[in-house]
Amino acid sequence: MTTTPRRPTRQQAAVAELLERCNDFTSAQTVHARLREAGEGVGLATVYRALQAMVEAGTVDVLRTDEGEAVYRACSTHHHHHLVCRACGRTVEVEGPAVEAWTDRIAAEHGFSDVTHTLEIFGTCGDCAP
Amino acid sequence: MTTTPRRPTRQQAAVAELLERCNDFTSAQTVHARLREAGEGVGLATVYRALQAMVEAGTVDVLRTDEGEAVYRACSTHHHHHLVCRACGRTVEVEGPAVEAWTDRIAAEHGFSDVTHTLEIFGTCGDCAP
DNA sequence: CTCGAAATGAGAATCGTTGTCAAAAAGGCG
DNA sequence: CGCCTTTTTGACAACGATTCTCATTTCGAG
Repeated sequence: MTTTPRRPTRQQAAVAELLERCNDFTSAQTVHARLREAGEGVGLATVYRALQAMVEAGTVDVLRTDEGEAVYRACSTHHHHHLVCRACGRTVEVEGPAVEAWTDRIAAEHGFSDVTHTLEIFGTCGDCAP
Repeated sequence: MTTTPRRPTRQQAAVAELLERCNDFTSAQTVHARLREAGEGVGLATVYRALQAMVEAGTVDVLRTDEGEAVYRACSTHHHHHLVCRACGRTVEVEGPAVEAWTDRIAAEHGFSDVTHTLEIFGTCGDCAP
């Protein structure tokens, strides 16, 4: 991996800490707004840059909402998927070795190589259920 | 399901036909450009509206590229997933009853209900491999 | 054919995201 | 500690995809 390291700054730390504290997937815009409220002034462009860098470093996961907005979350670094409450946003990291194996097998059967996949599960969590 | 039916028009037919003929996931912008080239003048807004309607009707699948662009494809109506070549875009519909069961079980274990999921597999197909 | 409702198209508006560039801050060094 | 080079920052412009607006056109039931 040729991941060029970044020079540490107050702004990057602020973004990182906010993500650590907030366990839900959060948009760049929201991160920016929260930091502003907290008095931690950070430019919007800088928030985007910090998030990108963290994604490249593998310390943050990204996914896209149905509306196409990118949302970020501090995550463990090994391969995993997410179970997300569509009401409150609570997120659980889950693993599924069987699924990993299945995707690889299916891909191989069709002659595909260099396989990756995306898998997210959405539902209503116990606290939000009626 | 309260899917209000649409009034049939030349433009909608043109969009639908183009998607049928092209087996790959295609962006609204591309659909618009192709129709224009083919002399089938259709407004961009109309292309978006037609695609949305087809998605709601379940005759077209939509997913987001890494860049956040929505791409559409005419698909069978039953639940399935996609194996997509990241080089040429060739797409295969795949089914995985085991995966469906797994996602439901995992979600239930965590107290989640009303579960859905997204799963896409990416790889390099035989024709595009080195 | 006539009429009202629904669909279209051109362009403006919106929204998330990225690019620009001068000013500010970090690290190494004497 | 100051100096210098390099990187990062921030305000704002630019951008691309998508949606909205609204006058005009088309559909199809009567």
